[in-house]
Amino acid sequence: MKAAQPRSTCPISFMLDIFGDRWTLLVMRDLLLNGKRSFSEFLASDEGVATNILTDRLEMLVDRGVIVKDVSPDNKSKFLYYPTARGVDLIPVLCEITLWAEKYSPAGASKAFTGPLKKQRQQTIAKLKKKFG
Amino acid sequence: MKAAQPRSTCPISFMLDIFGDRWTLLVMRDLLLNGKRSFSEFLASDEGVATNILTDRLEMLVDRGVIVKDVSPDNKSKFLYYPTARGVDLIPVLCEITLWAEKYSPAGASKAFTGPLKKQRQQTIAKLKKKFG
DNA sequence: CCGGATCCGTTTCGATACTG
DNA sequence: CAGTATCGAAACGGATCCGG
Repeated sequence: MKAAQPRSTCPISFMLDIFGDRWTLLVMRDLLLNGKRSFSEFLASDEGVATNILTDRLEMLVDRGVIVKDVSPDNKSKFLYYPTARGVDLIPVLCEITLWAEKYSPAGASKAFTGPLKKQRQQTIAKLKKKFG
Repeated sequence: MKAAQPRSTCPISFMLDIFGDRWTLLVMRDLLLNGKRSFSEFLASDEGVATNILTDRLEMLVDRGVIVKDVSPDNKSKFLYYPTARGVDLIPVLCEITLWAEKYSPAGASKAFTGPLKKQRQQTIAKLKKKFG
């Protein structure tokens, strides 16, 4: 399957591919907030993405310059994905989404993460970003 | 058409209905940042949503308690949509998304909006929220 | 006019099974 | 481990119709 193409010519179509798609959003969450790196790690998330969908979204994100794909240093048939600078810049967005979800989701969210974020927003985001420096 | 149901049982499925759907996100952008209120205004956006899709998403957002639907004071056969408290709380998220889009989208974004936002983030968000107080 | 509802052809998604 | 192939299900868009 080919990577999804933008479905609109408006200036923000670029953005809708990421924030207007469930699976893309989950991949970025796992990559940026949960420290996941490999295909199998993304696949293991509770939301249960299908393999072809995951392949498609990763390809699209590479295409958009949001992540890069590298061969694992210790296993030649394993790939690792890393955020680019524009990928790292999504961290504040994901943090805001998480805070909103924690506030209103009936099931709540991980207080271990949102606790520090609420108290020291800028510092917590900076710390997250630093991981990818 | 019935309103879309959550496609996952994870605690954040609630959030994915909004940030994981292209049309929902566009409706909230128009409602919160562009001051749109009515069906026909949402329909007129550049992205070109179909009437049945718009109906479905508005219904879903009402269902989730993110917006409310009211009869227009000056036209009994016209409806207006307003954000609830949890809808207003999406403003920071949309602002972050917009800032990111402006930074990286090839076509850029409206400087009139992102200019003040970059310089005085909290104040600009507070001002936007105040509109719905 | 406004806000939908409904039908329908087409596209896209996504779960599963299978493969390099 | 990291994907492809297949195929049924769902979403989409467009047009059209309807009630107020």
